[in-house]
Amino acid sequence: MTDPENIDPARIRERRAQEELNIFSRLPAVYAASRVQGQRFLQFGGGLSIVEWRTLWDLCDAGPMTIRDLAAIQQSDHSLLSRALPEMHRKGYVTSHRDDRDKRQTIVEVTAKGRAAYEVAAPVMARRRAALREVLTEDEIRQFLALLDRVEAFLRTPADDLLDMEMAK
Amino acid sequence: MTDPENIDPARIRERRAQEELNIFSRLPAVYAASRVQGQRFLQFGGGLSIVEWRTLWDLCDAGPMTIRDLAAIQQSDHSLLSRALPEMHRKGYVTSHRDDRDKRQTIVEVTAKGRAAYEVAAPVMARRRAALREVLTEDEIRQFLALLDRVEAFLRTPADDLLDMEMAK
DNA sequence: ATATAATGCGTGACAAGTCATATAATTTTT
DNA sequence: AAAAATTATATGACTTGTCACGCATTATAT
Repeated sequence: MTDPENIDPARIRERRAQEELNIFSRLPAVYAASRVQGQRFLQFGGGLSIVEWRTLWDLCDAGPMTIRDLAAIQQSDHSLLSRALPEMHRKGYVTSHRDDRDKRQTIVEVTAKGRAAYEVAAPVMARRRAALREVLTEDEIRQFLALLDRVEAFLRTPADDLLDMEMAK
Repeated sequence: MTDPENIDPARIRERRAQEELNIFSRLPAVYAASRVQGQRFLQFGGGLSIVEWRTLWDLCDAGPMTIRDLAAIQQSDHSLLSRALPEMHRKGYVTSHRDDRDKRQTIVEVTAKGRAAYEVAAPVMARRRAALREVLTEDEIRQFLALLDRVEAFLRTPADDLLDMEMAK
């Protein structure tokens, strides 16, 4: 620590530009933007949380199912649902009961009130998807999804495997 | 609520398949996978947290800067850094001091110890990026980034604007 | 010159994720 | 049939991210 180096705006700008080309740096920001926008839309659609919206959508669309099914569809940890469901229950959006055949499972069902909440949010969220299709063509969306599949496959490869692979060369 | 509807595995599978084509549903899972993989790599690279890694990388690469600069590069809220920096300070990775010319700003600088931690993590993280380039060609990465730019631009459009736009048609 | 606005940062409160671990119920082994 | 493994869920602890608000400090207007 001799002379405190000075701030160099040009280097900082350069670093910023570089990070914009780094997929790993972009994903957090893109996801955060998506989450915030989703929350805003949901505000207009009755004030559901994201987890609540996803859950009502799944239940209204595919009928009753277990917590595990919900987590699988939402590609998220079941604990998110374990925590969200009591509140949804309290709000009267869902009912749940233990499965008779397999008493480990909890079967979740949407109520009339839950379906009503879904029906307020659904058109707003549908407009969101429609708006995206005005910005990206069907084909571009397909392209994006195809690349996303491959990026996701990479991201789900365990770190050890990737490091070993590199070492082996 | 007459007869409790039964679970229909086919409908659930269908719902799942449908959600795989929904960009808004995919992003959380893809980002989560990225975060977890990043954390695993960092475990191999000395045990930094993601925020710590990003911050050390920025400082080592572009020299001292303010908290605001760091947040801008990382495209995240300054509060994340406000919270992470005291711990990094305690660990001896960074020093910080108020700017003399503008006493609102805090200038953050990396220490020798911080640079050492960076140098342990950097090759591991470089291998991660190299591994991605083995799965996606340069051109595919460019394509993905180009689409990501447009998706992000969409996601940053305020919900009101998008809803108004739809109404106006 | 002084009131007003904007900026930088810290902090509290929250959402959405993860993982690890515990418990009860079911399956599989032996 | 009893022991061992697996599965479904709940829960605690943690990280990454957001927003809103308050307090200094700086910049802008009148």
